[in-house]
Amino acid sequence: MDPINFGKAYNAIIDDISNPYLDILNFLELNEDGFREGSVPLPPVVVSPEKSEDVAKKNKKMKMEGRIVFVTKSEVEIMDDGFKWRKYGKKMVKNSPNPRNYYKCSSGGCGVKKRVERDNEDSRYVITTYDGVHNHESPFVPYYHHSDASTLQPSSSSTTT
DNA sequence: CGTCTTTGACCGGCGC
DNA sequence: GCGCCGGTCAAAGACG
Repeated sequence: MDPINFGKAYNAIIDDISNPYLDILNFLELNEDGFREGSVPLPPVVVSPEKSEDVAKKNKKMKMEGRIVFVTKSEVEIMDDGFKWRKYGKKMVKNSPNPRNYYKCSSGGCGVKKRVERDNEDSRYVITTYDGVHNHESPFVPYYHHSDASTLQPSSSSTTT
């Protein structure tokens, strides 16, 4: 099966992620026509770097520097978002018949984590949670949000495995 | 041979 | 203190 390529839309959202005052939830919905971008008012999901310290003091479990939740309507949960992830765990959660997968960014020094699971009630949806902000660009950089990208090529075909 | 998955073990927090 | 629960580790294997 073909991995989904978030591509440009994802990078656009990454731009938003770097905004510490982001208060909306971005999502992509995959339908017959392709991806549809959207946003809804955000529940307490994204924590700014400053706020995260406060939160961390109150709740050590939430020491993330930013948390983004994607809800994607998709058959497969393997999504190529331009970063390289190494799976480090899988768990069955009590409330859901679906397993939860844990990934870590495989770039050294970048401890961004990612959690992927299916909606426990509507398994057509994949919930992807990103914890943290990358301290580096995408290793593949298939799309660019900087203007000097003209010299680069979207990596012939797909190096994205 | 290096890299990444798989999988059970392990661990810390929390409620009882 | 004990057991549940969610998150992580790490050894072994798969895979290129």
